[in-house]
Amino acid sequence: MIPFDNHQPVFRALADPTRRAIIAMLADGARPVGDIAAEFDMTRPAVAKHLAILKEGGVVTTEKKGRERINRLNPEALKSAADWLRYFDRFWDDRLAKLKTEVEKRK
Amino acid sequence: MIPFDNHQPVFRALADPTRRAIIAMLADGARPVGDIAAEFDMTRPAVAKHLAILKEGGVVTTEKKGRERINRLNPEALKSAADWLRYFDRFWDDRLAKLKTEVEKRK
DNA sequence: TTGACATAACACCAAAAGGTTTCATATAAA
DNA sequence: TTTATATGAAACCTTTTGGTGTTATGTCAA
Repeated sequence: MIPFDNHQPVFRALADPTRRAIIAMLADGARPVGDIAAEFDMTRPAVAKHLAILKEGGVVTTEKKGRERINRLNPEALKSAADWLRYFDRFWDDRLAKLKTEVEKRK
Repeated sequence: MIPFDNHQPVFRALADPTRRAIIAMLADGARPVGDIAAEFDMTRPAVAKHLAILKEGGVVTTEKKGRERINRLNPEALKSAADWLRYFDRFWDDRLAKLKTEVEKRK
């Protein structure tokens, strides 16, 4: 089965180191934007933009709470990326794949 | 354990849909650049650039064979990205567990 | 040896990404 | 009500990204 690619938003979300750091950070608990931004050497609007991209990928959800917006990790979205990668698990230790490559080489 | 991030090259490699398609393609066997490029609606130099980025991520290796360069998938590199993601599987499972307990309580 | 072929290696361009500053708005607190 | 706080949103800038076309080089084949 060929892994069909509707994963652009989540892989895009994962492509930036700041966003991966935010993901790791939110794994310890949901936090508002300003709180997250305080941990990085960049302005709050910059972090807000990263959060917007994480939301597009479904990796983060936001809940309005008073004047704050609580950002919460949604691990299910990461699972979809992990599933795409998991398709290639079979090649990590698959003799058949190696054989295929050998045959291809000989052409 | 916090997942330390030395994964930029591989996540960058995964960020583009063309590159993910190339990965899926090479899972069926190693192929030269021109051969790969023929499957896409873009020029060969463009595909060659994508391959260069895949190589930087360690996802693809190249072997010179006559006037061809055979590009081969290196699934181990994908494993490192999958491992980073797998760290968060735990939270997905935890949430499921919590939900289950909630449902149990309500019975 | 000459010509065709597979690829690398530019130089170049438009659009997207990642950042900034500034301003507006909603809520909390005095 | 007035003031401070948390955020969103817009305008703007620079670098990176993803593409192009062109040229150069090494290898196979007639």
